[in-house]
Amino acid sequence: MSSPLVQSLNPEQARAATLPNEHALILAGAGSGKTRVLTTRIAWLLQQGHVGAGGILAVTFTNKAAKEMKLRLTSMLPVNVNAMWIGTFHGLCNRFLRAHYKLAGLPQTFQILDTQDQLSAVKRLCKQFNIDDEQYPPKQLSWFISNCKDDAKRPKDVEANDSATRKKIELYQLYEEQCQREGVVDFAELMLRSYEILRDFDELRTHYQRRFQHILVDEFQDTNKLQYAWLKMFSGVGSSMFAVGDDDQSIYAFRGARVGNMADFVRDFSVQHQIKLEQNYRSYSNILDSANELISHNQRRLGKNLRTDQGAGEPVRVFEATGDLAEAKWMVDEARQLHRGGLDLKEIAVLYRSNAQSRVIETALFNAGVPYRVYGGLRFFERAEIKHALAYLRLMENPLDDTSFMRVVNFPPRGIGARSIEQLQDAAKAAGVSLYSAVQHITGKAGTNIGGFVAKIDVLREQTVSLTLSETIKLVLEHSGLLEHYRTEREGADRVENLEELVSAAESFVTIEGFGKEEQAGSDDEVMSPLAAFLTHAALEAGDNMADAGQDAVQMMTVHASKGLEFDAVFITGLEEGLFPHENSQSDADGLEEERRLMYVAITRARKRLYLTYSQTRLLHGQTRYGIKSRFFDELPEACLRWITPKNSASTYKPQWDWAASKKVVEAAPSLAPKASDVQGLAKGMQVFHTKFGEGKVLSLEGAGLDARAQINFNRHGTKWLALSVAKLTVI
DNA sequence: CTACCAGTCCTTTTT
DNA sequence: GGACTGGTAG
Repeated sequence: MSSPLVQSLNPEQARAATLPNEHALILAGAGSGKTRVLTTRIAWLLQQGHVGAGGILAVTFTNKAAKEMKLRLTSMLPVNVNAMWIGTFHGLCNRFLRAHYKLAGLPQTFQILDTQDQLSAVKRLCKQFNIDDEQYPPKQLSWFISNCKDDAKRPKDVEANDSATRKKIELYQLYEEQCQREGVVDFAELMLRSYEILRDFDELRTHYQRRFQHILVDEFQDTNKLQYAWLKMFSGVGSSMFAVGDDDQSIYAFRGARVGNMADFVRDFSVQHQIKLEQNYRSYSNILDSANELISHNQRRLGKNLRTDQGAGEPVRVFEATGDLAEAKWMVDEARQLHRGGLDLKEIAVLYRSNAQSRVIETALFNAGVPYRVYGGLRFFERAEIKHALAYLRLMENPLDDTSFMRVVNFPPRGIGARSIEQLQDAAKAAGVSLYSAVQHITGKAGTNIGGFVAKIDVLREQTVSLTLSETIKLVLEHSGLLEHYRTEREGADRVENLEELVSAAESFVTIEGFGKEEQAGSDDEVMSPLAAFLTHAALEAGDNMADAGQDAVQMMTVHASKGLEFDAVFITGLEEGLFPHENSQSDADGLEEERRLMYVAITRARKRLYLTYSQTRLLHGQTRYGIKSRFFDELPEACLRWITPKNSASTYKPQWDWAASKKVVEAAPSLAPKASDVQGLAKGMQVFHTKFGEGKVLSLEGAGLDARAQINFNRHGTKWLALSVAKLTVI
């Protein structure tokens, strides 16, 4: 119990981290040290010998959270994180399916469809079966299919009460057949297929249940029905499930998350231990009291009240603007004052309910010359040019992949139009083969054009057979004509740069990550090709979604995107009825409660200073709308607020905070690892330069000699582990 | 076959 | 306001 690991935890946290081997539900409020408890729990279990690394299954929702967990674990214990199953639901399902691809009825190198790919697959299907897309919009169908799967329902399990639903189910069935034929799976399929194998093969299930003695789940409130069922499959007689979550931060009901899983878990597993983490280490009490008061207006809660020792702090500032531009300008002025007062711009966040609001704010920041960074939008592997390049690669790997075929058969344009494609599709349908192989049934001009394309893919496959991954990609970029196409395009410079970046990404994937050990299935089967592994990696980890990391810049994002983050100063903008709470959510009580939780999440992002702003008028959908201030203002404690009128606002008061003096003290994680402080001339904290990744900072070091590795946070490329025997690093 | 223009529809999003 | 789709002209 009195392990040094838990010494720095408060009593609640320590109790949670050192619970006996039984099921437990940890209600972890915002800023209560949730990740810390989760990782300390794992470290403690390992250290006390309750379980070996192989007996740990830890699940998160995002790659970021999984990485963070591994990172913290390595800093606590000298442990091989790869022996544990730590990852996202989807990442682990992929690992599982690669290991059991035969049972799953999949080709070993099955490829993964992201949301975009899924939609185009559905569109193609609809076209093929002449579906009226007025009556059955592909987006809706795609959504319907995913929802069914998230509910663990195959076409035969879906209830059909009307003809429209029957039609949708039929299309769902056809979609499944199409995916199976093409050897691809969508995100939901990864989960559902894994679940079904576990459910249907008793021996396999028993094997995993014996293996995983400790199952730990992060953000449990965000799990959907299927994910919960999946977790149950892994839980056997000897296993303990440790679920961490916060019902007040459940903001993903719209995509199938069931907060009810928390209550179900307590009932289904007869959970004896429920621990509330209510001590908040993030915010001052004016901020926290506001959050508490607001969320108390929700009816359906498990009940929790955050407290802090940090004192009242400053009041929450409320600003009413006359128009959206004025609101943004005031915000910018305020942010600049904070910055002049010593606060880093990256410690300032501007939050909004919907993406459409970001434009005005961006304009204001841009005009004022304040650097900013917008989260959200297209990520690296989702960019069109990258998807095009990947489509070539996927097609080389798997010619059955009609989605990829369609994406690039005429890109760059090579004179293959709708007519030729139609001919090809008909031929493919008639012969019951893929588009790729149907080309031999096509004659005439269309036949020669498409034949040329197919031949090109075949040549590429042969040419690259003995090349490394990055050489392969380089060659494909050239010979596909993609690079050439973007080089001649007026606005193509960025795209060319991204394509070159893809080569670097492949290089670091192979040499540094040892091409994704995690994605490598198991020991018993053949090893995947680096290309196949890279394509999987690209699908499961879409990459960074913010432009220009590293620069000190104001952080702009939706409230959803802000979950899990924290900032010294936070602006919550557009607090008007219809916007926040959003009009589409106001009609039903559940929707409104979710909006309130969303507001709760937004408020609890702030450490020291919180601004709430709204505007009398706003340009929305090209029209001026007159807004009423959000009902949430009536649900906040008046004593914590300070109303600022437009007149005496920005000019009359100065920031009272001494930002420089109150720099956050970074608490060191308790470490049992030997202090690897000086490996090959490197030390923690050093600034280094890498020929490919540019400048970065050494976060940690491990190993020695040829095995020595350094973890480096690069300004432009994020955190990476580099093998020092390979990497070209210079200390700067 | 491609390029351009008009009409439509607007939450939130990770994998 | 703007992204995306569908139709039509070249």
